[in-house]
Amino acid sequence: MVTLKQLAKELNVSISTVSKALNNSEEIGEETVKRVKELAELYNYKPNKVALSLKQNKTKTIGVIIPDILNHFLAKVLFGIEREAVKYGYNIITCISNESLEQEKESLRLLANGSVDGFILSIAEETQVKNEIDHFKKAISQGLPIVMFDRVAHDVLCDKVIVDDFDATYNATQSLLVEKRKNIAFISTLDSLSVGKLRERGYRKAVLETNVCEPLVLKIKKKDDQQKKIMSFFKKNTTIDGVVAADSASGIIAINTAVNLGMKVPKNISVIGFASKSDSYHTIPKLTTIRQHAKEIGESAAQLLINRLQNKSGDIDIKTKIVKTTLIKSKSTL
Amino acid sequence: MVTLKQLAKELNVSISTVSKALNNSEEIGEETVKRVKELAELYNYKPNKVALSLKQNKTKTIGVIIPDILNHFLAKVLFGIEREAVKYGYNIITCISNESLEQEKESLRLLANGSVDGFILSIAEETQVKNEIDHFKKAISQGLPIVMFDRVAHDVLCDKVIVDDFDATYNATQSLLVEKRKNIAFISTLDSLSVGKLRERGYRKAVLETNVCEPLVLKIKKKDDQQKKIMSFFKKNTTIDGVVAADSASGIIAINTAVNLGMKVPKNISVIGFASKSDSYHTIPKLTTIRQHAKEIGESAAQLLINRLQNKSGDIDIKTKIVKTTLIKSKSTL
DNA sequence: ATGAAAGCGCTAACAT
DNA sequence: ATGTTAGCGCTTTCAT
Repeated sequence: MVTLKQLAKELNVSISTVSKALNNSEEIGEETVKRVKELAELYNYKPNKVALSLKQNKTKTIGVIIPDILNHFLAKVLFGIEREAVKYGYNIITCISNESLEQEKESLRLLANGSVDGFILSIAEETQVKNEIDHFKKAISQGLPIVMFDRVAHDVLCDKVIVDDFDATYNATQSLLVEKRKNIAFISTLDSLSVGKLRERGYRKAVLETNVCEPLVLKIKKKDDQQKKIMSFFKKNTTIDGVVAADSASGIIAINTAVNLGMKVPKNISVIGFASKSDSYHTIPKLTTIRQHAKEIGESAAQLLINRLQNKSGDIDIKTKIVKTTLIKSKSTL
Repeated sequence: MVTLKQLAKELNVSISTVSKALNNSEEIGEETVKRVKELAELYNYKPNKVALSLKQNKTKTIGVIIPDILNHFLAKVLFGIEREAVKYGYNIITCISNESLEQEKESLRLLANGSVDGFILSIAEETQVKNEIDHFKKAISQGLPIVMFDRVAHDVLCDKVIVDDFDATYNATQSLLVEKRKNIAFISTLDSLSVGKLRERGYRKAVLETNVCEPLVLKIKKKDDQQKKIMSFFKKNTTIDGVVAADSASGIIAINTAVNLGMKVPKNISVIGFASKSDSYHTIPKLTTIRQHAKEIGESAAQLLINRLQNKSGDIDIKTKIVKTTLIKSKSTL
């Protein structure tokens, strides 16, 4: 990479002249500006990012820590963050915690050395289970703002972007009740997460408000064979006529299993799942889905952080943004 | 963040003494080292990454440019890259080209200002279609090594990690021929990509080597409704008894469509698709898949780049690593 | 209109 | 054993 120094030498002027010329300072003579810019162009000069960061004490880089990059929802949020960040000239450094508290801590620690101006993150499963939050507080106290999304720690004072998980399953369940479904089951792989608990509660509330329908919940663990679990669940509970799935795979597998067992979807059984558009194509009939607007969540998170970073006074109020889910009716419900 | 300067002041010693003490230099007295380390610990001192980067003229950061973060395969490669990079103390800055040449160029341009030590990337679709490679060559000539994976430009001299796409579909098709399938179709959404072309050729070769089976190819465009296309393809070609799908969604949809049309899988029709383990659970019966070992591809790419970055002499030979696919037999084939 | 110098945080060669 | 200095690339204040 060419430096100001090299340009200055070649042009027989001082470094500061070159710098000023390139920054369109009024101080520098027209002719000089022209010469400088031409040579800079020729050599494809670009100001060294690292030097600028050091000088200005900010990196224009955001640290993003996500639990699992293979989770479609989280990947899509990351996409939204990236899109929004780029707009404002920010880069993102991505770290994957792998749902591990230790790795989450380590990522936070490693980036809290001037590598980034702030963090956007979703909390690892282990962290939520153990309810540890000191590492977040520490980062914030060091002047590195955090924006949490989806899986958040309410005891940490920072901006947050969350989904109306409770309402989402409450409404989804109600829409099945409207279809006169009498035996609506709830299937979830997310029992250990805050969002999973909220989704179950939304379902339970809707069911318990009626007196025609009892809660029926299937919880699937990471290590279980999801297909087998759902298959035997269906075989044991033959009267199920509705399913609300808390994750995308469960909804898809539920439809395929129902079809496989000779049930008609949605004639005999309706299924609603949390899923993206592309996933909803994985079944015939197509899955009715609760869309979380993942990209928008990412964009909002980025906006909140950038806003805070660029706010000189630094004392803007803490915000929690709720991104409402949408129930997209497709062919797996009436 | 605390700096050496602040520590030095508080301890009434010079900055370099503090620096040396913290770096366990032999020069500094035992007692002093102890005092310095204690204060550093107390204040949670961490060397400023930006200053180190400037000083050492390397950032220990890798720029990763991927076309689509929502593509499961690419996300998994990214995962592999991240895992390997972290091991060697590297961070990754992720940029998403969105399959756009312009965005790919821009990402390369923006990071080629000292932000990263090198690149790992997979080429955007538009770039492959237009066959532009100047931006890659430019980066390399500026001293920023590139490692390409999956979608590569053979005319660019750099390390590469690729999949044996041709062999993968050749072998998959052959395994269907061994099952005595007589009408094997090939379904692809990847026609514009180098990998898509290779996969089709592998299929064609296997089919043309027999005289019992004619090539039958369905190409699906981005804007098409994949489900409808496959449905009408099956309805038009009722004798199909085998499918090789070049992408993960097509394989899944093919099974569901076949089942929906009353065919027995794998009794009447066998299906093989490129897919990950988690995707293969989206069908009943489970999909027989060609695994690309995405994580391993990412790890290899990271290794190649880091190797090159840490190789002082800088003149190691260019390597192309081929990661062999594996055909994982499941329940959608005999 | 141009240049010199300081300083961002750090390391390391070179004094003392 | 400790300190001084220079320098990484850049911006900016303060001379000239």
